[in-house]
Amino acid sequence: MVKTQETLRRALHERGLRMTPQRQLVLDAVRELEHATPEQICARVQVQAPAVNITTVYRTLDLLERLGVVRHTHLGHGAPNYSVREHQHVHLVCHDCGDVAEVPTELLDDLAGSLRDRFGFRLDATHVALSGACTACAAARRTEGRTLEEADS
Amino acid sequence: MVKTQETLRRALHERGLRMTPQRQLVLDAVRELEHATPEQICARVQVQAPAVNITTVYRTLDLLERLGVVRHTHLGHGAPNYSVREHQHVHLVCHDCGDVAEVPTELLDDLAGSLRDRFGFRLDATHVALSGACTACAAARRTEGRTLEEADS
DNA sequence: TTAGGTGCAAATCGTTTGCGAGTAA
DNA sequence: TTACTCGCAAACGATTTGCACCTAA
Repeated sequence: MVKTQETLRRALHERGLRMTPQRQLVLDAVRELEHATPEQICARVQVQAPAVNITTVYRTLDLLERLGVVRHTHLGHGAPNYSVREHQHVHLVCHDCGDVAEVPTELLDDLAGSLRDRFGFRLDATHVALSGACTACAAARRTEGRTLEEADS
Repeated sequence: MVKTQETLRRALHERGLRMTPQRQLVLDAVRELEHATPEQICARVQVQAPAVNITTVYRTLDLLERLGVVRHTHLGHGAPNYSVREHQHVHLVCHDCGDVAEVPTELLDDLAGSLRDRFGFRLDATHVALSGACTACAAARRTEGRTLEEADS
């Protein structure tokens, strides 16, 4: 919390950059909203400071990300989703209803190990959401129409 | 192959839809290109039929997807990536150099099992690319001595 | 004759860029 | 003074929509 803020201020200062109200507000919004799009973050910031432009939000998110304070995740089709860096988990996105579940990153530890050993690939478990069908939609699908592939057999 | 084409024709007919040259060409392009964005698919189609509009490509891809003939994958920030449904594997995308590797879906079998048992979530292994650092970029990063503050997305 | 299919232009969404003005060190 | 910051407008890339025309059943 405060730690990140001081870390940010120091990191900015080291690079000759300043801690501004806008940057403060954007960081606060990211932390409070937990998962939010630039649009949502902007709306939140504008509650306190209506004059802040969405361009500034984009620029600030980009900066905060380069400083390692926030990260973004692609949850699916639309806009990316920002959260503070400490807030780590794997996202499960239902491609039918769009529901997003969060599960611990440890679930990917084995996979990360295989990818590293076999392909030299360092998995970043938090950056991308896993897609599939949630319990409800998987059940619904089983009782419904089938796809072309399935009908073909 | 011919099989999919006939299957498609039948599926279309069942729904009162027609097999048109455009649809044929789009499907051919998706298959030939293996992984391609709507833009690339359109370009390919226009080699044979320059008048075909990108709008038609989008509409056709959407239709083919609903029929289960093609699928799309989000490889990262930009446009989605279409391939025929049979063409299955997991994508590993390097978030530094953008390189895309393909690995067998079996790697995710264990994970898919856990997600199903513990969360009722049916993983679709092919829809999303896994993000991380490829061998080269992981090595480069280590020698650069990046600090926490310098970590990048 | 009617539903389906297409092309074209315009709209939309998310994001970036150019630029001029403001402000802290 | 000199960077750095910001807001605003415009540009931009990807995709969608509205609409008129056209064609197969």
